[in-house]
Amino acid sequence: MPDATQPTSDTAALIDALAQAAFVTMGALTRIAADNDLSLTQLRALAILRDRRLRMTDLVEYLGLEKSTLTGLISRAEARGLVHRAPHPVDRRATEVFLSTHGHTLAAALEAELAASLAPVMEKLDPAEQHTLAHLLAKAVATASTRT
Amino acid sequence: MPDATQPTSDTAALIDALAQAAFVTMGALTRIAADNDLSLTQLRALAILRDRRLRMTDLVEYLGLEKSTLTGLISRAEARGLVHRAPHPVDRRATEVFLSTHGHTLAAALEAELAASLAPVMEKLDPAEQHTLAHLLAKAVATASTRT
DNA sequence: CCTGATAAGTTTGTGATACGAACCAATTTA
DNA sequence: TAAATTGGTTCGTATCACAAACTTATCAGG
Repeated sequence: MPDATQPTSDTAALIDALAQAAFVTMGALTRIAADNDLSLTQLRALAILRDRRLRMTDLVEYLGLEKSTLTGLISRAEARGLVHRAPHPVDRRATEVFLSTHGHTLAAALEAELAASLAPVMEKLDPAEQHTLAHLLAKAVATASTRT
Repeated sequence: MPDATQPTSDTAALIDALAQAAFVTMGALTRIAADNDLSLTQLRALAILRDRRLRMTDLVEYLGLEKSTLTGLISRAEARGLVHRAPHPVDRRATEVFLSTHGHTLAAALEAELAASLAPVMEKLDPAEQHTLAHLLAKAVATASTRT
């Protein structure tokens, strides 16, 4: 609100489009999660941990949750054999979390389900457009820190 | 995932990019929701209803939830004055849901917060790229039926 | 070295989510 | 018009998510 109109109206349109896309994706993900006896949040955690090994605090940042919430979430996931906890090599206060073999397997299956679910959406774009879209999304999201 | 499924392998990359973008957006949305004393799901419902008047069943489809879950969700939102319920004009079994004035106001505020939160992400693309991305996302998501 | 001040995680308690199963009422099918 | 089917709600149970209080560690400053 301090600086107005700075974001070209294109930015507003982009935010809206991105939100719409995210909402559609969330709908699909919510269904997929439920089908696999997971909550959307748990699915998100698995996806995020798929190519990362994070400290609890960092995962909290990715998910947008409170620390206390994550404790229970990870405890349940660990009890189900989806993730492991390990003490941080340097900071003895910290705990690192990462996927188990089982977790990786499940994550891969979930991705396949998502791909199947979003196929009808993707088909609306020709190969060239798909390529461009993937490129732009990747560029925008690369190490994106949204913070507050 | 080197091998291609049915479509081009670009599709896999696109699914991944879209998922990444959705995860980043969800992180921001989760924080925004919590800051406004809403759950992510409730925020999603508000956003979806912003430009639509839907029957419970249709909203269930958008959100990817079970009907019984939505009943409670909408009841609480209604109790807070965010949405209204009204009998469907034709089908007497059905109930339509739509935002109240208060709900619209809140939804607008939430969008502003999202825009602020995603600004750093958007800034990684130049205006032309932003325009292209918005266009492609809009095209892909237009009346998207993800279904299972 | 100590002594706060901070940071990382966990525990606890409470309300909100989300599912499935059972149920009622209205609509559709046969 | 009887038999499905559909649209929503209610109920019971497990998970989710927050805030507040607490335990260890790490980090400053003197």
